[in-house]
Amino acid sequence: MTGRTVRAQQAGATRELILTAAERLFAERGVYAVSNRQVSEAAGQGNNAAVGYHFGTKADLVRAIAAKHTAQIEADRARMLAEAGESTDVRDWVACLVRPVTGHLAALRSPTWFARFCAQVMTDPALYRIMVEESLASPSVREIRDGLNRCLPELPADVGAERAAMARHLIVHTCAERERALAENAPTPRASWHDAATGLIDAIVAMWVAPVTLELPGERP
Amino acid sequence: MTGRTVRAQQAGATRELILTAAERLFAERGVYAVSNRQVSEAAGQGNNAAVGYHFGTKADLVRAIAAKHTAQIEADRARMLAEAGESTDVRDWVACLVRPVTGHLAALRSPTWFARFCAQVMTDPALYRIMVEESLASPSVREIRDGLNRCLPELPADVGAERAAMARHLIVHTCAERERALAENAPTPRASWHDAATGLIDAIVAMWVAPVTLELPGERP
DNA sequence: GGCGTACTAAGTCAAGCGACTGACTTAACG
DNA sequence: CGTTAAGTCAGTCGCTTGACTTAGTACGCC
Repeated sequence: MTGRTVRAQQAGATRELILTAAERLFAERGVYAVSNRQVSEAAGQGNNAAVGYHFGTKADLVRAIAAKHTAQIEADRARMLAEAGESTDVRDWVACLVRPVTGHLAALRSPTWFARFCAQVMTDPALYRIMVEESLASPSVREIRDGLNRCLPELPADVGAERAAMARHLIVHTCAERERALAENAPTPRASWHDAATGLIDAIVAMWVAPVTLELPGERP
Repeated sequence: MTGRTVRAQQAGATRELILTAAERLFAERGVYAVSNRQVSEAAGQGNNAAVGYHFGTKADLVRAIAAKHTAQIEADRARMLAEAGESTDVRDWVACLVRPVTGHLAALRSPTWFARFCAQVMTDPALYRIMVEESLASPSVREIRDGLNRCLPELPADVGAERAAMARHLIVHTCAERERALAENAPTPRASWHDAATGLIDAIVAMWVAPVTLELPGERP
């Protein structure tokens, strides 16, 4: 499996061209507001069915875009997780959740589109399952959940699940908002992705260790 | 302005029919995956252009749906805000942010669709501006921001803005996720909207009062 | 060196879209 | 009572969509 053939290289290049064109258009105009034709055109393909040929349906294309990025993020996270080891500091685990994402966005050449793409896919009733399969079911995220549970053994399991979901929402949509602001040359609360991650980690750590107000049964208004 | 004319009542009823049908379809299938024709049909209108007649474009329809709900939420919030008065407890202000939303969702007859609808609109590049105009620019939200700033005078303005956005993301998407789980008969971390609000408030209060890690300039990796 | 295969190009197709039109019904008003 | 206009209905228009078909091209393999 060296450089394969010239053939496969060209095909792979076309695939990549479609992937990046789709990512940009999806982020800027919305996944469902962009047709496969427009993607093919933007990727410089004469054939209006290029997307169909290389990927299949639009859902498959979305999955491919997600997979491309999450693979890199996962690798980063695994490396960071190995360093963290068996920490008992909540902040270390939360950092493993946040920093690989912001680091990936920082590494991509600005402007980026992936965060906005993710935010859209995560909220779409037809597509969010794809994102869940593609990224959330990763072993490293489970490992982080376990690490956090070890840090906070007295936290009820339900509240833990609730806060994990909150952390996910926070990361995805805060990054998307920052990315959008960058794309529009609007001011951002933080100067860099690194600083934005610090702000996210501050918030998520506090959220995770927050005291749990117990519900008195039968006080429903 | 009593009952107006019979004519206007019928027209208003049709409008309402379209509004609720659209809200349901948008939440379940996605705003852009549903055509105006399908909305008209679902609303029991023979004319495929009923939406166009009563509302105009799809964006106008989205705005009307948002306005219908935010009006009620705003009224609730204003009432709650009057009670809170000049509190110096962060929790009181956060409650004013959260409880009117969850209360509104609880008051609607289950199943509800508004939370999922909001989450989609807020993440769509073409529609989120509508939602911002329609709800975020409300005077009561500004008032809450001011109240929180008075509680936390030493919090940098940038971080305050950042955390306000985070609170918004948390409320919208946590409610949407709970609503989706309810619609699918999936388990939810909390038994009721009231309890879910308590969990949200716990998290948002902690996030807002979290210590701010100061950024050392030039430590970018 | 020629054949087969993987890829791209170009064009076609029915279906569905938003927008528009004109006819019909009926409340509203002088 | 007769006119007016708001609201509904049924149908048409041009256009775009995803899916499909066919033709062309050039690499890889033997």
